[in-house]
Amino acid sequence: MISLILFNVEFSKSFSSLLPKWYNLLMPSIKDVAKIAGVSTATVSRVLGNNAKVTEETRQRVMDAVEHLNYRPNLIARSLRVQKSAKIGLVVSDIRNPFFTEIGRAVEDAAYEKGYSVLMCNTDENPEKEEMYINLMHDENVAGFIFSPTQQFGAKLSTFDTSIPIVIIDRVVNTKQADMVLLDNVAAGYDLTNHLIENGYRKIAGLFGNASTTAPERRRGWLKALREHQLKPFAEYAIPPKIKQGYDTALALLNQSDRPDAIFTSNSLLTAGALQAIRGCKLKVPDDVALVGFDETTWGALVDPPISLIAQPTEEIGRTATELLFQRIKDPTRSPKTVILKGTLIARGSSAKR
Amino acid sequence: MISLILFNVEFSKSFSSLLPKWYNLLMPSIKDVAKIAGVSTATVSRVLGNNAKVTEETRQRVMDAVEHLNYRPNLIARSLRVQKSAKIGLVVSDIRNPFFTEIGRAVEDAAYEKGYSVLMCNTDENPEKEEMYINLMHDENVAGFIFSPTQQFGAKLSTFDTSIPIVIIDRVVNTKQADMVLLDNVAAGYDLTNHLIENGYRKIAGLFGNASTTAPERRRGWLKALREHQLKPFAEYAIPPKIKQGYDTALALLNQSDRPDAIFTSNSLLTAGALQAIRGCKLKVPDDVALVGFDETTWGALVDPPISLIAQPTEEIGRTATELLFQRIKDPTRSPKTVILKGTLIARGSSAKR
DNA sequence: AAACAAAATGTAATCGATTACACTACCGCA
DNA sequence: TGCGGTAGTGTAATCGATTACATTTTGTTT
Repeated sequence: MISLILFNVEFSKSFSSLLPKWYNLLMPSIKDVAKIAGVSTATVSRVLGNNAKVTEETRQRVMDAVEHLNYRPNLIARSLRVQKSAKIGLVVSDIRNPFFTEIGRAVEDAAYEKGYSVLMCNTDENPEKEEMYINLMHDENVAGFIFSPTQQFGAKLSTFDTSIPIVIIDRVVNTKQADMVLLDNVAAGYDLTNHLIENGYRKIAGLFGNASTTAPERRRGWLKALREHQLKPFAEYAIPPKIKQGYDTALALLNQSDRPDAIFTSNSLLTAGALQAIRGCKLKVPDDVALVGFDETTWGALVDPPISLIAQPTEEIGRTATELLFQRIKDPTRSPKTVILKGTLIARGSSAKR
Repeated sequence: MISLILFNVEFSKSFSSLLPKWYNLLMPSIKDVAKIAGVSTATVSRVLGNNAKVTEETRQRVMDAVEHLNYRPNLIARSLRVQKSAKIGLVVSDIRNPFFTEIGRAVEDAAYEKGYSVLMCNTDENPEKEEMYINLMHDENVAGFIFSPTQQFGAKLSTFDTSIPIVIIDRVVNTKQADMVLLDNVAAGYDLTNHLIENGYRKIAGLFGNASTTAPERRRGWLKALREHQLKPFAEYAIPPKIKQGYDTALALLNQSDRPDAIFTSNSLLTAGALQAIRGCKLKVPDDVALVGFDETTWGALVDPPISLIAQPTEEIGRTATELLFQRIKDPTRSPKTVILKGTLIARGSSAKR
């Protein structure tokens, strides 16, 4: 540290007084390295960019200088020059949704392995925020980003600039420009509903999110299974995918004189809300009402009875998305891929045979 | 879109063939705006930087050009010039820890309001990753960052470069360089333990994380309460703060011939693990063994019986940290503040009076 | 109308890297 | 010896903004 400060007197940089003086009284630049090593900045860059022809001897001199100065290349400057950065974006509705929490972590891990960092953005299913963040992705020169758009935004996504690689996750978007990683939601909804029916439930209500395309698809599977068994939907709601709304809606549902014998929820926040409501009504799961949903969470297996659900391979979704993104960053012309993964039915107590 | 493309023919930018051609065939620069508006780049900058003296008439001409070209200033270039960016970092151990999930969201919200974006980093309590990410904070020219360091790293933090504003959260660090936002952990541990004792529990085991400084402090409070009631710790473990370790340790604990009548856990991951173990042993909460912990989670209130815990004001912690950070960004010389917040005891079924 | 101050705008340096292009030095081969 | 080729290195333009300083325009006062 001390030696670094002493070195500063040699720095070529003029300390423009307009810059806050606390800022980088340190931070040697490539020029300083060049000076110390007795070479040109081009050579330093070549050594560090590991692409090029340099004598072993100069390489060593440069590396010594680098070490001596504790030099680190300025990513901003590099990014400005090459019009790219080692950053990817992750734009999702809410990182607190356990599904996205897991995705976020998987993406960060995969990015880390490639030396990339992750810009995290929560859109709250708000198209305005979505637009703002897409613009930010541009402005930050991200190499690409992973995006889970609302229905409304997805529709107009194709009218946006396509110069940045995008991978869409979780939700279908009608564009041929981007890769996608999706769950087979219709099948998942179908399987989950069939499971309920097989276990003797007949009056099945549905709580569906109204923001993404996943809910309608899961609903399609739900309807299909019901129809195949000559059952009618007992009731259904399209509501904001939040615990609060799940609670309110389920509460109203359960306070009717004619109650459903099972509640199908299209995501884990609604599941949590519904469970709160069931508890609030002092009803028993599954005797009074069964409950099923999506996404494995910390609590899904811990509540009593544990919740039956379709688990999504979150780790795999995150990884796949990141890998597709890197593929596309490498080769932006390769034709878009859609990867569809299968969910896993985890049957537990909340939907036990009646 | 079409008009934008047509405009490209006017761009002053020479399209260096070395850049991938798919990249920014669009993206007008400040020069293009200046040309269209018939002014110099300085004037454009002045209009957009809203700091300066410009005629209303020129302002309008520039704004028209901006709109016409769909111009957005290049943040990278700006960042290079002013040696700062509208980005802050968030460096925590694992975003999947519900505490940090909430913090992350609160920070992102607070940053968003100020027009900042958030770089998210997971360190996994790994000092090497921590160091790497601190360096990244430099390299990305973040305006500052919020950091929850491991014990080991916290110790040497003060030897690091102090040119970037830092706010430490959740964990104590022995430095006078940074602001901190902390919970009164000793009091929290004390209160939680007292609550157990008051409700009739005597053989209280402790499961503590071994990565951060919070666990030892909560343990201090635990010990203090025990001592005041002439109780001895029934057993205690310092383990990695993960569900798996919580499960394993609790399982071993419960399989002993002499079981504790209560388990005190120092964070929600350990709580979840312990609960799994209790379930695995087919024991009843709280009749066979009580369970208490930290951090309100989605599931804490949903399991049966619901978990008694100390809730941290996560929203407030995140907000306060971000605000302190912005204060320090504005005035890097102001002397560091430490904000200590109180947790709230939420007594529920898992520690009911016996 | 002249003189000067104040306001508006332009010119060009700068931030820190990358890289096309130019140049030198040296080698091998005719 | 002379010539072409190649490997190693340096020079300088460039990325897109900001801003000190220079210059021009405008307005005010006598």
